[in-house]
Amino acid sequence: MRREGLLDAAEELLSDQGSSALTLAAVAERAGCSKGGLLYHFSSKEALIKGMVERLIEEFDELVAAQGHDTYTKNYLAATFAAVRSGRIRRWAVVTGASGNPYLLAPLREAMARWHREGLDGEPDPAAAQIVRLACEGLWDVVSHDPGLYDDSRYAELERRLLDLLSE
Amino acid sequence: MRREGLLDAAEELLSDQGSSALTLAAVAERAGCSKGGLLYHFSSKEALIKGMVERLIEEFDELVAAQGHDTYTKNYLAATFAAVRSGRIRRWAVVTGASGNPYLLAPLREAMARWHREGLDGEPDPAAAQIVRLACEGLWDVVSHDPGLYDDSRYAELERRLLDLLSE
DNA sequence: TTTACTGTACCGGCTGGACGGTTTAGTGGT
DNA sequence: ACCACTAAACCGTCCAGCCGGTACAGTAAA
Repeated sequence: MRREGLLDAAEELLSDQGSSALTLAAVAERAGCSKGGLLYHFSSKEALIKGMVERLIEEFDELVAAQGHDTYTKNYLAATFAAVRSGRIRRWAVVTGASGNPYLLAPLREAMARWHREGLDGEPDPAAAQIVRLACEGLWDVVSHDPGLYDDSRYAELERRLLDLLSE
Repeated sequence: MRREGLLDAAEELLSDQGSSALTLAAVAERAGCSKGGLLYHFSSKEALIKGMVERLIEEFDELVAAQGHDTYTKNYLAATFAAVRSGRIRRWAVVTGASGNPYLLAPLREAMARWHREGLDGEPDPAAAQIVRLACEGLWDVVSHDPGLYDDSRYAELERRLLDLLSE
């Protein structure tokens, strides 16, 4: 699917060179196609960014749903660590791409509200769950800016401690 | 000081209208001065953004240093809640402004590495301190996107629980 | 105490270039 | 014949940075 390749190219461009490098010509070149080809799939730059945002949210929701724990927070925790450890941290990049138009950020705001509210009051210890979710959020942020901050053993300990918080 | 007013105007523009609204003309107009006047204080757009980033980091470091606790993490926690509760959450806005050039983000990356490393191994429970700092980071993020997510009592409980984590 | 000069703080019009988007003409697989 | 593009020219808009001014405060010799 060429569409996916174009979204990939746009994300790579964003994380390598920053949001001002996201031009239609650059995305097309990186994806190995022409500007016309890009505009065939995404009729405007806005549509391209919207596509990135939607894919990001969908993929993460799927990853959360694919975990097999008994609470949303535990699934969210596992999904976050899976994503962060895999190294494909496009969240930050996509967000910077969308930061030009508040309108494009709306789905992301909505998703974030959901991620931090969903099933919170049904958990054994809502405050602990809240802290764990916030720490996951922080991890996304920190790792995006400084990928080398934590090594595998740190990740493992961190995940264990966060899981402990949810079962005390 | 006109300089500060220009930085304020730039930040306001970023958080109200997104990063693409950050043009020299718009900043000047919002600050009530001319484009020439703006370029007198900041010789380029890059310099303006650099100014915002630097002020952000300095102010937060000062806020941390002004707290009177016995560990860095506790000071960091108190500073975060003070900033977040005051409603002046410019961090996200400034970052989106700088996201055009990776070069402009460098000081922020450096600061973030510092905030998440400083005195960590000297704390009674480094893993707990790490979690608290990550949760603070997450709080910045979440509150920037969804300011109405938490009310005062939630903040109070959250801060108490995070403080508890540091003294068990 | 007038004059001449210097530096600071600012104004606002202009321009060159980049970028988003359109169009047109054409290609190759199915 | 249609889909999924390619290639390239082109247009209008927007914006950063430049530049030639202006106003004013100090200062210091004559």
